[in-house]
Amino acid sequence: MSTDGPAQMADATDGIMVPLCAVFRRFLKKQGLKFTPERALVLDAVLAQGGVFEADDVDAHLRSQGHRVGKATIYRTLRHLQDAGIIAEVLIGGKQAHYRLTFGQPPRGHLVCIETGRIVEFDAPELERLRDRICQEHGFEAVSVQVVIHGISPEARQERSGD
Amino acid sequence: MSTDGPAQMADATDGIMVPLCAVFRRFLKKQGLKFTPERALVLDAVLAQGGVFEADDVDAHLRSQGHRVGKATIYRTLRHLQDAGIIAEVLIGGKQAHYRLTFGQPPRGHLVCIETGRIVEFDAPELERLRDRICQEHGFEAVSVQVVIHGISPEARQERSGD
DNA sequence: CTTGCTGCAAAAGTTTTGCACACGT
DNA sequence: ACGTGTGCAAAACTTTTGCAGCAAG
Repeated sequence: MSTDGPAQMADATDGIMVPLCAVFRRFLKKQGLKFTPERALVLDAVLAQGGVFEADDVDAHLRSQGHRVGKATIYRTLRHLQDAGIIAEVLIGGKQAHYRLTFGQPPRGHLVCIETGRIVEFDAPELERLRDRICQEHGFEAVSVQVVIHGISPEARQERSGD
Repeated sequence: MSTDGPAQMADATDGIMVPLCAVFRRFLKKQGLKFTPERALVLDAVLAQGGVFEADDVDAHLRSQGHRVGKATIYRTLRHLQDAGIIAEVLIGGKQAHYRLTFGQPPRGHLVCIETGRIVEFDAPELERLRDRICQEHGFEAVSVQVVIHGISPEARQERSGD
């Protein structure tokens, strides 16, 4: 995967895996929905992704584990995970949707290399202040904030000079 | 149009219209490309949009003026305008691309109502500092920054209570 | 048992591309 | 004249939906 996190969490995920599953079950029950094996598999695949991922990454991960879940089911489950507040869309551009695990995490910004596509996540605590200030000024009720910086990574710059 | 600007520019555009046209011509010439009537029309339509717009808005504007420019040409021209630094993509989500005029403008943030789709632009000077700090920390060369806040507008909140 | 779920294939919707012909420079 | 541009229709892609059979609660 092409994402670096500020606080590396190789398998720190294991720690929240069980609670997340519980959170998801609770959410589904509350909505009168069912907890199926496919949904569990998708959640597993999502947790296995470190950082930003897209629907296809989930599909690829599942296949690599020998599981086969229809793409429609993957899309449907990603939407539920979003509704449950477990993942959120990250707007970095491109034609496919990108997501990241957000459960219990603070807002994070993303630095994207326009040449290589590499994504670096960074913490930007000041975002919460900005969000609150702007929302107050306009009478909005905030739901999310995101910052994306597009630029050229050191590696890309290097390759560029070596053309 | 569904966009409010901080510094309202009803037709402040007139002031930069001529230079922008010149900027575009210069850009095209430098790239060995041609300045055609269709490209001029698309640029006009872009300038007529206040705030955030999408390809279809440009198409609609052109039609409303009695002009007929193929959609392929609109898309191709928008890309050139992007390359020329006249417009830039705004990542607010949804399946179609959104743009805004950026020529000579400072970075601006966007507040988007998730219920009505209304977009409010706001100035956030601190973004430049954040951008520079993060890029320096990671050795990136910055190309753009953007902040998007999703939330619920006062109007939407009102309608919601009146259900 | 009742309701929701899955997988497949078809549908949708935006953006891109191939082509034959037309037009700036 | 040469090299691009234009419009149209088809292609590409991601995401959504309809449906028939299947399964969780």
